[in-house]
Amino acid sequence: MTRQGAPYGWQSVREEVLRRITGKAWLPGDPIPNEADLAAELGCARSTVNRALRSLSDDGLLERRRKGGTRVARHRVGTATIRIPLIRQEVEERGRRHGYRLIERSLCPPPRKVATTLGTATDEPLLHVVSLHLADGAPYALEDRWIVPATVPEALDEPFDRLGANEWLVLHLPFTHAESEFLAISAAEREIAALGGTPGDALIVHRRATWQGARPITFVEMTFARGHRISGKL
Amino acid sequence: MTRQGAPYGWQSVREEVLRRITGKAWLPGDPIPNEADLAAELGCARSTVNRALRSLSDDGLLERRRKGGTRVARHRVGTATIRIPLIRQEVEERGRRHGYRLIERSLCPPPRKVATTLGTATDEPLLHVVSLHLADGAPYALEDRWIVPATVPEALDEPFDRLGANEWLVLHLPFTHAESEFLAISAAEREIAALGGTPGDALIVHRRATWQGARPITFVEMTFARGHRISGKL
DNA sequence: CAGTGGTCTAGACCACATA
DNA sequence: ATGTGGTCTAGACCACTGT
Repeated sequence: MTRQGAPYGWQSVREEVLRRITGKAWLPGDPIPNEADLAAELGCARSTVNRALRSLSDDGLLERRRKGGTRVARHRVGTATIRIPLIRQEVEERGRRHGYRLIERSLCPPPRKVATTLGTATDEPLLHVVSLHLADGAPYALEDRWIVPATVPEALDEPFDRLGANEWLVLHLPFTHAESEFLAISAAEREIAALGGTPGDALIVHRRATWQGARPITFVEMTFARGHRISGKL
Repeated sequence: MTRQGAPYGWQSVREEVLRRITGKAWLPGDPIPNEADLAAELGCARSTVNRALRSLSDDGLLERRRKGGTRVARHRVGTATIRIPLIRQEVEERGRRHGYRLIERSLCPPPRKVATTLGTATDEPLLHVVSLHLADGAPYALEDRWIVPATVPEALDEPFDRLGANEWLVLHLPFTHAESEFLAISAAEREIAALGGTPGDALIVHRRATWQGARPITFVEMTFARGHRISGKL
């Protein structure tokens, strides 16, 4: 009645529910049986069903409400999950050799946009580190980073001439929360000087700010060389 | 011993562990106590601790291995989670009025790139629907979509002249898996004709393919008007 | 109010990777 | 061989919310 010779466990409950959705036994908007009934039908404990349904709910395929019960999601709101690895990892995963070059390192007040995003005072000096990442010797991405010394005082002692700020931060200070933004820009002098290419090239940019608890760590803008694509799943 | 007046439950265990990480009691790479010990220390069941640690592990803050135990992640690999709402929702959430205009609807074999991504035969005709989304009457995004009739035969009967393919699909066929890709392009004739702007404008593009189980549903390329930003969290 | 999901518990067995 | 996380169970209480 349940499944053929499938492995037991919450995963198989998940698969069974998925099968009923894709098989159109349960349509978008339809209520599905409650946990207790499903558990009885499938011959397992309610907590096992709960685990499976919670998993599907996390993935946006089910909508659950106390007392209201569980329904097949009407509007499957997609979420693209994009890995943000270290640039070095990313380059090496593509089978290329990673290079790094420090362009600038200074302590100065950031543009207002950076300060407001991080929530620091506009006149508080931040550590500004600009660097270039290479793949097989060719420009790969321009990293423009602001680090908050109040949160990461040790950064002031780092030269960042060999080890990128990218990696140094990740080794020293795990973040708990981040905000990301992707946009396209037209290459101007600054980008061409670092990345090559010609004026007007369309480049994809990834801006990110990270926090540890309530304390801002860093704001970074990665500008990738022409033709770069950022991919994600689910 | 545990927490002040904090609410009990796995969330508070999660917070306590987070506190020890951010408070540098546990450094990146450090092993943390096993579930049984933590449960004893915090005065709760092991499964509660398990729930909390699994949550932190899902978020990439902990690394867990059977027998190896649990450690604070050395390289916090970030993942940006980007909501992909319906365009209409997205526009209305920004407090603007959504408009829709069908540009083209035909049945023909897709470019090879589309067929290989979806895994359909290169000579299998797909439903091609091109449309424009407006916000307060101004061009917002150009939608270029290929729908697989073998999976969604009902789509052949839809005119898509009032209701966007975007919404129609989501109402009729929940997907189980998707792949996304973001890139930047330089506006050419086609984009300018639909979105306005001037040649060479940098535009951000979102390509997405979705499946239901093993069956391909659709491939879509959304090209956003100049200045658009796509944002995500965590 | 009553029914649903959300969670906790105590105990158990197992898969797995490491020592 | 052994300790760890992964999971299942049966039962219980609670929080929320629709009726």
